[in-house]
Amino acid sequence: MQVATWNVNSIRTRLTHITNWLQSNPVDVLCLQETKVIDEDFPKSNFEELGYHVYIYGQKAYNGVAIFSRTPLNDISMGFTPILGGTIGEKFDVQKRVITGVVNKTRIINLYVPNGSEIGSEKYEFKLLWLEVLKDYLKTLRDQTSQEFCVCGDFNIALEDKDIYDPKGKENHIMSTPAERQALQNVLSIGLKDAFRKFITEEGHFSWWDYRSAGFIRNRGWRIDHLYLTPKLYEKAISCKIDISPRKLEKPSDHTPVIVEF
Amino acid sequence: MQVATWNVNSIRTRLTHITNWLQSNPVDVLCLQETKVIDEDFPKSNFEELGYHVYIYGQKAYNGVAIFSRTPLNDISMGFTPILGGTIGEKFDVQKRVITGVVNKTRIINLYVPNGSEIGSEKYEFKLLWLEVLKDYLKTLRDQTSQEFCVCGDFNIALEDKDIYDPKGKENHIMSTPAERQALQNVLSIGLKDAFRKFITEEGHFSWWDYRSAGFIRNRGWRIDHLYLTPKLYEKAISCKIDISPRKLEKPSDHTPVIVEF
DNA sequence: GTCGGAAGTG
DNA sequence: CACTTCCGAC
Repeated sequence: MQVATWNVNSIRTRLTHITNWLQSNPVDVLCLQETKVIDEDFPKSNFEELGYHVYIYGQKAYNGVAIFSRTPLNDISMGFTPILGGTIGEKFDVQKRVITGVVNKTRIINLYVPNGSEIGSEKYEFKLLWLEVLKDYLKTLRDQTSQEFCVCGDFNIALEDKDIYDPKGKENHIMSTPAERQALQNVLSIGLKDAFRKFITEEGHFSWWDYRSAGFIRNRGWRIDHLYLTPKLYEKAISCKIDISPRKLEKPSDHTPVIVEF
Repeated sequence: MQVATWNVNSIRTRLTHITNWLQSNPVDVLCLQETKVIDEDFPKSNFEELGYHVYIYGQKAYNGVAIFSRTPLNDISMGFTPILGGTIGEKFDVQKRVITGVVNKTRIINLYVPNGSEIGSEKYEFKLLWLEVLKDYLKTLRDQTSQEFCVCGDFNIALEDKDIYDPKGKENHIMSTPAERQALQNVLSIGLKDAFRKFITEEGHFSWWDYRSAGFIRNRGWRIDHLYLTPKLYEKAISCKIDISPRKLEKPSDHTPVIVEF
């Protein structure tokens, strides 16, 4: 089974990129972030025609996540609220960043972690808080079920220096501050391991390049799109790859897909 | 000598269209309207590299005119104020619609006549007033000098029924009302003749097609971009042509160039 | 309806 | 640099 994650930066603008990619890469599950469209306007049929069931959780202009799956998903839920209950959603589910569903006893959890804007800003604090809530969410979900998890998405965090093209120059940069890394490590402490690092340990592999200052052609990249697996699934993983080819197309997303097979 | 006029509807969006066109059509003078950019951001060097001297009179987002010339222009001025003096500019030069300069003893006057929006509206009245001021401007300029004039630009007026694809359906339409036609005839009465009509008298030749409802592919056009010449220059004119090819490109301006040779 | 630019976010 | 919405223009 293959699961891919891809921040597409607008499903509508990237429509042909995504359908073309799926035809060459008929993954079982595709998790998308930054769809940037309300559910009513989501171009579902384009993907249904390719044989996918489409699950969406979108909003106007910002954020928005979706899961496409060749077989129907079970136990679908959107946002933190269905799992955590209470009023947590009033603060955290206004932004549509979380969608989950189960296929083959494996729970797919698709995330779009807040970007954080600038260190110390309100958005930065929100990102750190959001990651705390995420840990609760994952822990609760894991305790409730005996499912294996594939937690994937755009984390907007490079966990290690080798995940950044110029770590020295990025020591106090958004997406690589100690606080962000610690917050993500704390999430992973519930029992999640990075599928990519099972196979590739060296530096210089990236999933995102800034549109600005020719980030891609100078390979000034970051590895911030991740697939994290619970132990049994991690053991079963047989490959994890970044496909940089969509980033080379005309009008690309700034992110490129990452695919795990298990 | 060849002089062309072209409402480009944003110099920045049309940059490659214009440079490509100039390479195939190395006219001596190109008059542009609706450049839609402040002078600071005008992409001058792209045209200087092609051997043109660039004279610009722009504003933010709307209007804006420019003249490119293979040889330097003399006696350049922008707006009505330098010629008419007084406070006329407070009302009329806020919108950047007039630029002029002299080459080979011929004065090029490049105009972007107000569109007029809807009949009877404030903008419609402004258009009619603007044309009265234009007449004063041209008369004053002509009395001051012994130059021949080439008065060109987007006039937003189709002078005759045969300049419209469907004159019957446009009897009370902006750009062809009797008042607009009369106002333009009044301007021309100072001694200006339509270069295009020296060569082509039949109907069905257009320089503008509405973006809406597939105006171009259905050839629902208007001839509203004109080159008017004073008598001696008119006698010397050897051709005047509309080049519809740029209108066929991807993301075209809604107008296409008109070229006179004398 | 179909453009273009502006402002805000990433 | 590239998205979005909003708005003005035509």
